[in-house]
Formats: sequence, structure tokens, C-alpha cells
Amino acid sequence: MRDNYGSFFLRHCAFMPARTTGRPAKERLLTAAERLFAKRGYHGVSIRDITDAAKVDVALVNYHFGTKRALLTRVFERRAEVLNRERLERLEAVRIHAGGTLELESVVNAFMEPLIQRSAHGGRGWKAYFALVAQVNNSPELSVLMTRHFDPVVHKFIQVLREALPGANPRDVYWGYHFLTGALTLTFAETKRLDKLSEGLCRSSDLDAVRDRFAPFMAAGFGALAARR
Amino acid sequence: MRDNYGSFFLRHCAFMPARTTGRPAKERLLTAAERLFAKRGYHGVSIRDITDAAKVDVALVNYHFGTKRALLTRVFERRAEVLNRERLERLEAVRIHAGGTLELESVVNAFMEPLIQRSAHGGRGWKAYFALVAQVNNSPELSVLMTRHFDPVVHKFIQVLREALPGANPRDVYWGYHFLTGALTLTFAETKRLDKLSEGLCRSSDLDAVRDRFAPFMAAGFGALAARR
DNA sequence: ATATTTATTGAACGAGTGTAGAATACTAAT
DNA sequence: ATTAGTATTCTACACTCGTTCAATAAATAT
Repeated sequence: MRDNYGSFFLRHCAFMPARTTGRPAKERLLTAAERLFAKRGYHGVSIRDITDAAKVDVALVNYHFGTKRALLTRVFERRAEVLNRERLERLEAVRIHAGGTLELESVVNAFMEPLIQRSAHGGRGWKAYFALVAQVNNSPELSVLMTRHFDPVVHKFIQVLREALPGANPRDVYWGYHFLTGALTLTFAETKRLDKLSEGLCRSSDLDAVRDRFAPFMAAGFGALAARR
Repeated sequence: MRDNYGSFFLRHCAFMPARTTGRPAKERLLTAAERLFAKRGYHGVSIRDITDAAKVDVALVNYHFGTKRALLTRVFERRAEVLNRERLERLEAVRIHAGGTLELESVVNAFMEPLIQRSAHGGRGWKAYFALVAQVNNSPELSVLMTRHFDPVVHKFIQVLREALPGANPRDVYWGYHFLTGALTLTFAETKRLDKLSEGLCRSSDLDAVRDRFAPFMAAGFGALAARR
């Protein structure tokens, strides 16, 4: 280490902030990378930016993750696994709870609610993660990460959507999901553009406002597509 | 110039591809920057990437635009001005054509149709531009460009939306626009994620599919928000 | 034709880039 | 206490980064 906190002894002293330098370097690298990638994008952050923020040596990224790109992948998949699990649980719950008549809004909420919960109570790491996901989703070179880490569960989601929309054209459901994911990722990125646009009337960080509006909006959209002809 | 096409004479020879080296260097820089920024993002492209693609010297970016960031701004505002004009024209037309009863779908289409037209018939520069806009819209550090270059017309759009939704809560209209712009920018970015997700059933490049579905979906969403309580 | 302005080039600056290998420190097992 | 394995640091390599400035070429004005 480049500072005085390098030794095993000092790193465990009581006056050290435990949740920064107390955690293993590999974890600190992940959270630092997450925060910085979210703020300035993958190419906008150097390995040294990350290792400086994590207070570790430059070489550690390559030791633990191999390459910078592999670090991004690891950052991306880490919370994707959590989200996928939580989304699947809620989708199953909705399916079971509804006896034959699936509410469209409930299905959309099952897909969105894990994001609300994690953004509201999951710590600032999750907020950074959603900002990163928004950029990845809209990047030609990185959107493959969305396909790889989210689409297995998205397939399930679309399947349940189709159950809630009997007789709907499958193409309409796919396009509807496409609109939904564009709105969802931008919303949870909390870029604050809405705050300026509405001159303070709406706040990007107002998750209650999102919870009240997102599912009704999207459910109506899907309904309109299905009823179109 | 680093090749044989540098002289005034040779640059105007008949066998020279006029639409690459025939155009002035400043223009070539703009289109090259647009294409590369769209593909790999602002930080993912170096000035030398751009000047190499444009077949000009590195120093020309700083001569014509000052800084790399100023080049991005110029790239961004160039087509924004065109879009803003076309959107305003269509919004006015919709307002005039409708005698008192504004169709929600027509208003949304006035906002989207210029994108459809430019993406379909505006040349590949426009496709690249929309891919860039999607990344800017979802970037914490760049979304200020959206505010600066698009929001004046967006305010008009929202105003007309409110006329088409009499009695609606203004907050609902702002949030509805937020969902809409997330869906819109992702859709016109054409990242091909939808192609993979639907296993070829839908194609990101299918603008007719977008035209058929976008306005009905969003209009229904707005309607649901307005009718919510 | 000459002078002036504009456009473009060539070369370089200092700082920063991702990555790798050897050396060192720490942990865990014996 | 010694060893083996892992984690971390130090250092450096070979490039690339954005930007600048003097020199040259081209276009325009006189």
C-alpha cells in the first residue's frame, strides 16, 4: 500500500473506517469501479481512477479480474444475479396469486418492484448500478451485456406477459417490452433531466412517483397494442 | 495531407470519391466524429480515431472546434436544430388541423415522425446520430446536452400534450414524457438487442413496426395516467 | 501580382493508458 | 518455525491521450 494503513495490524485498528479499508481489496475494487463506471461510463474511467478510489495498487485489477473489461463484466453480473432471482420470485408469486386471471399491472410490477426496493433501500451501490445499466443498455458495444445477463429472465417476463395478454401478437409483446425497458432503465438511472425539465415539479429520485405511474402507464400501453386491430 | 489526394487539383479529380475527400475537412470531421461517438461513446473514441477516419491531421480538431468536448457539442447540436424545427412544424400542424379536439396519438406522432423520416431517408449519418442521442440521454455527465439542445422544444411538446389531456395532473405529463423519451431514444438507437431477444421475430431497424406501435402505446400510457384517480 | 486571411500539416509536449513480471508481505497449513 | 499459497506492491514497458505551436499550403482580397 502507498499509505500507512497497509499492514495487517493497522488495517484492523479501531480508528480505521471499517467499511472502506476494512473490506478486502477485491470488494473495494468492485464498488469503486461500479461507482465510477456509472458516473463517467466504461471508457471514461481509467484503471488508476478505480485503484486510487479503492486505495489499492494499479496491478490489483489485473491480478483479481484479468482485464479492465473483465472487471466491468464482473461488476455488471454481480447485481444482475440478485435482480434476476428477485424478479423470478415475484413473477412466480404473481402467477400463483392470480387464479387464472393475470393482472397486466401486477406482472409489470413484478418486473419493476425489485428495482424500486433495491434503489430505495439497497444502498448507494445499487443506485450506481442502475445508472450503469442504463448506459450499457443504450450502448452499441456494451448492450451485449444486457442480452447475456438479463435476457434469460426477460424471456420469462415476456412469457408471463403473454399469459396476461391472451391472443396478443407476440411481436407486439416484444415491442412493448422494448419500450418498457427503455423507459425503465432511463428512469432508474436518475439522470435528473426530468428535474430540470419540470423545473423541480418532478424529481428523478422520487421512487413513489415512479411506483404510482410506471405499471399503469406500461400496462395501458401493452393493452393498446393488443387491442389495436 | 498524408496521402496523395491532398492537393486542390487531385481532390477535385473525377476519379476521386467525392463524398469522402471531396467535402471540406471540417465536414468530414463532423461525420466521422458522429459515426465513431455513436459506436463507441464519447470517451471510447480518441481524436486520432476521428482524424484518421476523416483523413486529416490531428491538429484540425483543435483548430476548427477548440477541444474534443466542443466537437461533441457541435456534432450534437447540428442535427438537433434540424429535428427541433421539424418537430415544431408538425406540432403546429397538428394543433391547426385539430379543431379543438387534439388526438393524443397525433401529438405523439408529431414528436416521433421526424425521427422516423430522418432515420429512414436521412442517410446513415442520422442513424448514427440517434445512437449517439441514446447514449447521451442515459449518461449522467452528458445528459445536460439533452437539456440544452432539446428541452426548449420538449417544453412545447409537453404543453401540447397537456392540451390533449385536459385536467391531467402536470406531474403525470412530465413523468409520461420521461417514460416516452426513454423508450424513444432506445428504439431509435437500434442496438439490436430486440433482435436477439425475439430471436429474429422483431428487428430494431423495422421502422414501420415502430410507427405502428409507438404512438398507440404511449398515448394509452398517458391516458391511463390521466384517468388514474 | 501581391498581400492577407484561412486552412492544413508536421512535430512535439507532458501526462496518462492498460498490462505484466519480479519482489515483497501476508495468511494458512503443517 | 517452516512451508506453500495467496494477496499486494513496486516498477516499468510500450503506447496512446488531448493539446499546442511554428511552418506550410491554399483561398481570398486588394
